[in-house]
Amino acid sequence: MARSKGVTIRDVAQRAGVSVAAVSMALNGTGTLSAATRLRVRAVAEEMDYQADALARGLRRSSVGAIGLVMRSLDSLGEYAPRGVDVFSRYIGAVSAQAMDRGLSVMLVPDLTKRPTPPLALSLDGYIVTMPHVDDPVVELLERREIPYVTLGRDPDRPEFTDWATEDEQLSFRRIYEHFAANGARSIALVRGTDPNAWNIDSEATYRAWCESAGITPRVYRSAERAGERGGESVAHTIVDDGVPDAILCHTGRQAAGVLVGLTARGVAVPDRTMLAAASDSEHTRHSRPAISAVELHAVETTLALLDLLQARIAGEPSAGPVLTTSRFRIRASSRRTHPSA
Amino acid sequence: MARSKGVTIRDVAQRAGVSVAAVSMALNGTGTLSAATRLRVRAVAEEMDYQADALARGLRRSSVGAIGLVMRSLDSLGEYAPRGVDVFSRYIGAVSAQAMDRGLSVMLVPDLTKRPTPPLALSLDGYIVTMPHVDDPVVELLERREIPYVTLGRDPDRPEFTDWATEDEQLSFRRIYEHFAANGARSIALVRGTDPNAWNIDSEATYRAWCESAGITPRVYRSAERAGERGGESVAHTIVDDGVPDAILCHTGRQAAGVLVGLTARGVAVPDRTMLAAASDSEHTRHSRPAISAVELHAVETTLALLDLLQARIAGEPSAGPVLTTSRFRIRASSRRTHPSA
DNA sequence: TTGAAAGCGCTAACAC
DNA sequence: GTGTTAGCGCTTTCAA
Repeated sequence: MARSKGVTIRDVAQRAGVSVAAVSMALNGTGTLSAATRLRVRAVAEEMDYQADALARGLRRSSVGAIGLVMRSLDSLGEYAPRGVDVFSRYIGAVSAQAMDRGLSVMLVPDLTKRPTPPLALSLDGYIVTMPHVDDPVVELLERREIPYVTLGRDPDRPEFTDWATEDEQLSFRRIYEHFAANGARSIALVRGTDPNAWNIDSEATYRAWCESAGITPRVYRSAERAGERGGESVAHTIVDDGVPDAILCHTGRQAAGVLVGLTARGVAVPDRTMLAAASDSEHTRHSRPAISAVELHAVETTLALLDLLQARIAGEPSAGPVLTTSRFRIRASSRRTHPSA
Repeated sequence: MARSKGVTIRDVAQRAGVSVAAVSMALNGTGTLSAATRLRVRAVAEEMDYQADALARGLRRSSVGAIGLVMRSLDSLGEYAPRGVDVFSRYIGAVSAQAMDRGLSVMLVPDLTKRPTPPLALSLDGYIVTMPHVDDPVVELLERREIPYVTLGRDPDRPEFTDWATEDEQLSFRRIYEHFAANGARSIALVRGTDPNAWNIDSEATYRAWCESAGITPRVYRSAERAGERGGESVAHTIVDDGVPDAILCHTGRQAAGVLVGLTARGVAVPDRTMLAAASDSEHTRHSRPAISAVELHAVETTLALLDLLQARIAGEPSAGPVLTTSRFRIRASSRRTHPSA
């Protein structure tokens, strides 16, 4: 409340014997000041440990040096600290760390459209929106308020929007199918999530295209992201009932871990009877028995790209996106066969 | 930049046919307005989708509805997204989620004392500082700027400071020692970290006290937090060289996992030859072979307490701290013996 | 090259 | 009850 607001620009001006305008110019490198005053003012500011008030500055410049991060997957998960799922939180860490390197702070913001709107949310310089939905209200809001944003994963509604980056999931998916095929798989099932984001939509399309080219009949199963391992487990039963395929690819590590449990319960051996893989790595894939092959996401690279895009966007520069980064498919026991062609 | 700043208080005032002051009062429930105008103004504001500018408001009220989270352990780890360590990130998630429920946004702020200071850092309403150090410059800065803060883990320098919460680690530690003792341990070694925070200081004290009361000679080893599993591994060799104790307690899950690797390399069987446990759970403890007994931290409870304390502190109310929450010691294979007294 | 002054959007005294 | 007004700390014309 009645907090000591620290050294203000007036204090510096007074001490340096110049006007506040001069101080502002000196510190921001703007205007036409003599090198002498500029230096003197800077010295005084330094000495007084002056720090410009971000709020006041923001009020004038309408830019505060902070960006927002809104994780749509978490919003729809309904839980912000899911156990064993370190993907999101590592992502938060990665974004914060990278942003800090650029002098940007990161604010984690929940669904912006839910009232009351988090204070400051509308005052941030820009946003990183992860995995936007179809008809995403958050995107719609940012668009309407003309707040710059970039997305992790393309916006499924706007093919013309190019400020996004992602790990090249479609490439990874194809690699996995090929890996399965090389190990003798003739039938492959896909377990996807239900969030209507590009990740789910595009990978199903990739899957169907691949099936078509390989002459395989597609088998697509759905399990809500928030159902986690349980969802995977129950899907496993359905899959077994439908007839065990040669291989199963799950979108998330949690789903895959659940599927593994379900398969095991039904006496289906992995990888001998059917192979298993996940399109995103997590604690679950790394530590299931057998360990589950999975795509290791490299949050850092993608984050760097996103920050570049966002900063360009904020600066009003033309978009250089989209950016696709490559991730690594790590083969583990769940899809490793001693006899390549069974 | 030239962003459409949205609906301002003047727009609302004009439309409602009142002064800006009236609008401010109506929306904030302050002053003496007739119920009629208050309602009318609110209706108009609602209709126009008016949202007060957080910066302008903050400039006047010096409070922005956002708090900072500064994680000293991460600062000293030198890495903001360590792999497999979900404690921190789950903590970030927990804080964000809880804070959001209270209408607070959370900004992850790196070491505040490093220049350049993150914008907004000094304008936040308060701070949660996790695991402050001895002579912690961040604490010192907050103190000097009179910014309210609470800490996760006590401030080792200020016994009189009571605005902190923590899981009752000392209780957990004693439980572990008793568990070891009940399984026949006569000698127990402690592997602690090197960060000079309360967690390290107090647990060593607890250990020594317990040893004294049990008539056991203390054996304390140190491994820097940032050395992770490698550090634990190398400590294991030292421990073996010094003579294998009946049980080993490590502070972190990473250390414990490393120690396990080291012990195994030296042919020391766990839990048969020596038992092992960790004072904080992580992916490493859950999935080592054998799985390592560990204290499961309940971030949510502690976070709730911290937010209560912080909000009281911000409101200028007296401190209700410190708050100790209890965590659960989960016994896993690394300390489970078939013959209780070996 | 510098200073004075307007004003960003809001809150809170103080008039009326 | 309600309106007028003076700032919060800063940036940025515009004069001097």
